[in-house]
Amino acid sequence: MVRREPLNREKVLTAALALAGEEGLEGLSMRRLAKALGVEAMSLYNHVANKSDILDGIANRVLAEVRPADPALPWAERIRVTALGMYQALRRHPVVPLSLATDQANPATTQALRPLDDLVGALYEAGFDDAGVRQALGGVSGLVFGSILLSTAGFARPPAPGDVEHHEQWDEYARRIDPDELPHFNRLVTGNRDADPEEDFVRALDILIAGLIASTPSRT
Amino acid sequence: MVRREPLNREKVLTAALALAGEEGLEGLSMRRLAKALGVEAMSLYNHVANKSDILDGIANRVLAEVRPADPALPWAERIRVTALGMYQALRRHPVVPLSLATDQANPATTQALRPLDDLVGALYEAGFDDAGVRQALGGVSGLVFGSILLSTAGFARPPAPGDVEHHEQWDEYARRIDPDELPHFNRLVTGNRDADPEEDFVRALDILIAGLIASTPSRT
DNA sequence: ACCTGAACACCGTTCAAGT
DNA sequence: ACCTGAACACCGTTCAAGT
Repeated sequence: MVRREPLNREKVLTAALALAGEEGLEGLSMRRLAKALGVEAMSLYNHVANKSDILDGIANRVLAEVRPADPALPWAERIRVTALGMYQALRRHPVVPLSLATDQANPATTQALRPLDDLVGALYEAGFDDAGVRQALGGVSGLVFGSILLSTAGFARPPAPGDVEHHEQWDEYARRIDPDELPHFNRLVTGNRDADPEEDFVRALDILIAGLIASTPSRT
Repeated sequence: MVRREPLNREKVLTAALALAGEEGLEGLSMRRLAKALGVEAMSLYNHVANKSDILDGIANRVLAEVRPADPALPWAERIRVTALGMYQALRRHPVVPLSLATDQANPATTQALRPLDDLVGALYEAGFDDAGVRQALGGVSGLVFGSILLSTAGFARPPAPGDVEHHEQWDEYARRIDPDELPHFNRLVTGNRDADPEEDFVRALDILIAGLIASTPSRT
């Protein structure tokens, strides 16, 4: 119970990541975070500027986990590896895509932008011009973030295996859907029990990359 | 100032959509919404169950705006039209993708799911099996939502033309980026001024659809 | 049937005061 | 240098009371 060392920024961020992992973004409040650290809420402001600073710090840490792809790989493979690395890191910590999407975090650091730099480098190497790179980057990053955000939320996505909450939600969909009004969706929902979100993401990513290869300007 | 007719659900939803359009999701509070309607916050509960009910109603209305694609069109074209329709409707009302991503809305109505049903129908027609449809649907819907959420937020996306806020943010990126550490990203940021988010989305969508066509099981 | 005021349990953040 | 208590301006929602 006795605190020898004082708090510091890193400890705050670690506790924030843990709390967000348990309670989600809406459960991550300055007051609850302080309580988890055995301190009053106002003490946190000695180590971070405000809540956005915490979310920036978290996003930064998580994006820094993404291992850079081997530069010797062909560009399409580098995109695959980097996008998957982003997906995995962000999916381990869904607070991050959520706080980025809601504009509560905005980590403009080298570490955080490194994975994007890798994607951009691969796309330039593929032969796209500035506009093409911007569009293709929007496609890849949009797919990564959209897949995570939709699979974290309940809308329009199959459940993860063992994820009871999502499973129930999917079942409720199946119950509420009028098969006459939504015949195809009904077929999909009844025919799809356990699915692995990451496997589904990789499949969608491979489809996008196949399209990128087909759109490469330099191909004959 | 004198209110003749009493409030009703539709009026509440209309006002909520307008308020969210002006102030964003974080500006849409029960108290502010009530004030905009010239009423006390607690009156709203006579017409909607709670805030989630409002967000469901909003999402429902906006998704119902998506016009169904002509069933006579080839499957790839139907996907293109429907996905673009979703993008346009959701982009006019960014509260909707935001409240879906944060799980505050969950509209499981026929109207809201109709566009997804169209996508699923087109994918079955293309020849995908259940898993393939689920994966391809995840790709298309992930791209739609991710593109909107990233373009609405400031992270990793070029600014819309005339969108001062984003423009400034992009400029700040350009200022803060270390060209030696993020050479490719730096090249992209300095070489990209005005871009149209919708045009970029369509381009990314076409790339994904090209990949879908190439992945179709029934092709020779 | 519809609206309201007071209240409860929360937020992020500031500021003056403590050690 | 770090922590705290009280306060301010907010939230969503409940409940009893008004018309």
